[in-house]
Amino acid sequence: MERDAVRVRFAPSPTGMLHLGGARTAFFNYLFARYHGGELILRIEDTDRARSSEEFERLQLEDLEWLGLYFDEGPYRQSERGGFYEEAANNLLEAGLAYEAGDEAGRSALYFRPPARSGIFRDALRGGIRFSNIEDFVIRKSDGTPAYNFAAVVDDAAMGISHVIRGEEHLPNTARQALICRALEEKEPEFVHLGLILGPDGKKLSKRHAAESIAGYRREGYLPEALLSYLALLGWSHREGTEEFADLDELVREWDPLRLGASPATFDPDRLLFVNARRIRGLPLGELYKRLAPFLEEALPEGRELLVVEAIRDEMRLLSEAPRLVRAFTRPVDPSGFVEELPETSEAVYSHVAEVLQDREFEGLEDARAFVQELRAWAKGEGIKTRDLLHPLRLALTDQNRGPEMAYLFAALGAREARRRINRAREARLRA
RNA sequence: GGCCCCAUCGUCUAGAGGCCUAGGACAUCGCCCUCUCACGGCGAAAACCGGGGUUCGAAUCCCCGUGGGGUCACCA
Repeated sequence: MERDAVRVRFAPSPTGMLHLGGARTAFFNYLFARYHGGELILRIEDTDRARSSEEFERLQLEDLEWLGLYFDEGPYRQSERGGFYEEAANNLLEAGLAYEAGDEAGRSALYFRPPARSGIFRDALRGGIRFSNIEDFVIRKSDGTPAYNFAAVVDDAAMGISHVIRGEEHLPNTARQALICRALEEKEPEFVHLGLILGPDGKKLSKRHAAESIAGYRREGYLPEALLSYLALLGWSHREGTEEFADLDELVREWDPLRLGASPATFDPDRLLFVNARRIRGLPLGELYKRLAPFLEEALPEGRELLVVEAIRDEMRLLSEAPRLVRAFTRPVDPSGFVEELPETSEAVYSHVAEVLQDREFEGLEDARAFVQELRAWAKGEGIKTRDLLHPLRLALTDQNRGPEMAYLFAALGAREARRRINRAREARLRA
């Protein structure tokens, strides 16, 4: 292994779902590795037997994969690396820096006695950080498993980790880890503590905050690239002020560690939503349709799927909104709800449009637009206001007051179905 | 409370002593576009936490205060 190779790691513990904070840490480690042409290692910190589960590990890996983050090595599991900790513990024991002691409950654990209780370590974003009054602390629990601060240091050393990039909440741990590292006479990694991500309440983002898990965001219809584009700007800024990134590849090209910040950042759901909507609009139609597939509850009109997708694209902020937006094209219209409010001129509108639709078919959106233009010209000649032309048509075609541009309705529904809906509305109106 | 970190519009941030009358983006409000809701375009309102220094000059450097946060487990 080269001496100055950049090797970083993401070290989650499988005791819950992957959260925004964890995802950002994994993400920045990934970007850092790519930036330096180094390696990213995945290490599962599953020493807490009671709280860890393979299911959580599986789910977290799934989320990481969904985000598009991959690892060059691993996963390693601390539960399978007992030998490393044992050896390191023995070294400390022999050096007289560790001792066993029991507590009131009769449990016996191994404690570390730091040769110095104060000192200083370097954080890449903050400079030297002093610490003092570090007391003896447990490095091997009574059940034989290594304590976090110990296992992390032993593994970082064994894995040749050059940079430890993690959340700021670990700053107090770093003092202890630096002490162990020095006692073990290992090379100290460079520490990079990212500013915390705070919830809307100003407190560290945690399980308390709703919909904070990556899996949750996926279910709600966020795109992984939107999550990444948003997350990238939490604690980092682009040198030229770019605020939106198309995908992970672009981020890899544009990201640099020099512009990391140490200040905490408050998570803003509104902005994430905005970014997601932008990314949805930025997707090619075919790709969008593919991403929509798991969310759609019913088939789109055959042969006109992409037209429907294009029609709803601009007002979709989450993929999960698609089923609702698509309804106008897939469900039959019940005119009874709106016939009462139709203007007098509607009969003329309906009969005329039904007639000209008779032997018409739409070649595409532009053709439908031309058709709508013809209707406008006709209405003008009849002295019918544009609003009284298009609104009744919109109701007849979709049963809704709002929706996409009229031409989309004709193009996506097709002349035959459009005519059918218009005739239904017309009949309902005559009956009323 | 001890120790530690942080501090520019409500939010994310630009700003590395003069380019700052503090820039951009989200959100908010207004106008335009428009059959409608969106999208899009234009515009408005909105910040350097306070006090001391250093300097010819400070949002930028230092100190103190204040505020916010993190952490004080045989959890990671």
